[in-house]
Amino acid sequence: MQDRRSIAPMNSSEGLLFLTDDQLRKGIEAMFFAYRGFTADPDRILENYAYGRAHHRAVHFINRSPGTTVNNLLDILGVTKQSLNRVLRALVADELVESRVGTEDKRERHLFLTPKGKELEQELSEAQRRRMRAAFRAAGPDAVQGFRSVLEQMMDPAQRRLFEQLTDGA
Amino acid sequence: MQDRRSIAPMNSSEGLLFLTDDQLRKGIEAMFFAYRGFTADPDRILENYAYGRAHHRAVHFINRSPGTTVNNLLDILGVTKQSLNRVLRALVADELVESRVGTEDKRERHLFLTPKGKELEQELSEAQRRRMRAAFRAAGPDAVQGFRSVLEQMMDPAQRRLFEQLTDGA
DNA sequence: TTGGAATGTCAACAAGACTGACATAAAATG
DNA sequence: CATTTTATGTCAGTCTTGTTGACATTCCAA
Repeated sequence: MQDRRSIAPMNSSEGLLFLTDDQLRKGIEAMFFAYRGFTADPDRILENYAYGRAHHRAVHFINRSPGTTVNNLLDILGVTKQSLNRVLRALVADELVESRVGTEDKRERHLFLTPKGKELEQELSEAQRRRMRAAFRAAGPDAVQGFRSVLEQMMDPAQRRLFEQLTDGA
Repeated sequence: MQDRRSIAPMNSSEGLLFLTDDQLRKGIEAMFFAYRGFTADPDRILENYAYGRAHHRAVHFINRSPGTTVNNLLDILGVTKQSLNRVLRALVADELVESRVGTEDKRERHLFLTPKGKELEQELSEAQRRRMRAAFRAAGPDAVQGFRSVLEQMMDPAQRRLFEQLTDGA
């Protein structure tokens, strides 16, 4: 049909070498090690507050979508409501998060960061952004584009929709 | 000094737009959602065996470096030896891993996968590769290059050395 | 109005991190 | 050569953060 070289180069020479098991394994191990770096800085900060990664995630996404409901947050975080509840209870008790009963539907709780909560969120996300910024800068804009593209393809479709909603919405 | 356009484009127009806080946040959230996808398939399989992610990691890296010592594995996994020990004990008891006392240094234990262990490793890594392959294929070779590049920059230097050793050595 | 669905809370349990105490083997030091 | 120190790995107990189960409250639909 075609003989343009965009289709021609075959499996053997160079065309699909990036899909070999060896390359895939490298990608897998890169994800493993990089994720450790990704969480390292916030983890260190959280130790000072006796909080964990779960608290970080809650604070992050409440900050992203102020007034979100518990149920909403559950979809994003992918944990059980009981698990999230323990985390929220601590954050509310420590006055980092405010939980307001819904006016429309009184079963719902709407979540907001207090000034104190925003402060912690800033400290955590700034540390995480610093590392991401250094990585982006060192790799360059094209690499960042590819990075984002592969990550999006790796998500479950439902997760991906949530991810896109987040970045569209706000 | 220079007036080549590779240096010229400035902050405002298009030069460093990929380093805005908004782009960094997107990268952070992409890592979060993608890592969930990354672990989803193995997690599902592991449920059938009453194992967890910790067992998967151990099996993966023992397969990568047969005969490695416990201490070696600790560096790679970044957990305490006590934590790893619990996992290894289960794997040895179930005859997925063989632990041989060192001949040179009898304090060391050298770790190997049994045939049964290799079988599980194959099942897990194949599932994980399948997803990675689909993501790589959809994103294309240039994106994969960028993906790998950003992930490497995100690692702690010590972790990065281990990562590179792994892919060089074997 | 009454029964079911949705939302969130409380309690108990499991996996997998952690620290501390210890046994054994090797290495260093007197 | 004896003894102390260091390295490797194991056992026990605790904490964080997941899980399931039972339940109260609110809303909605029959």
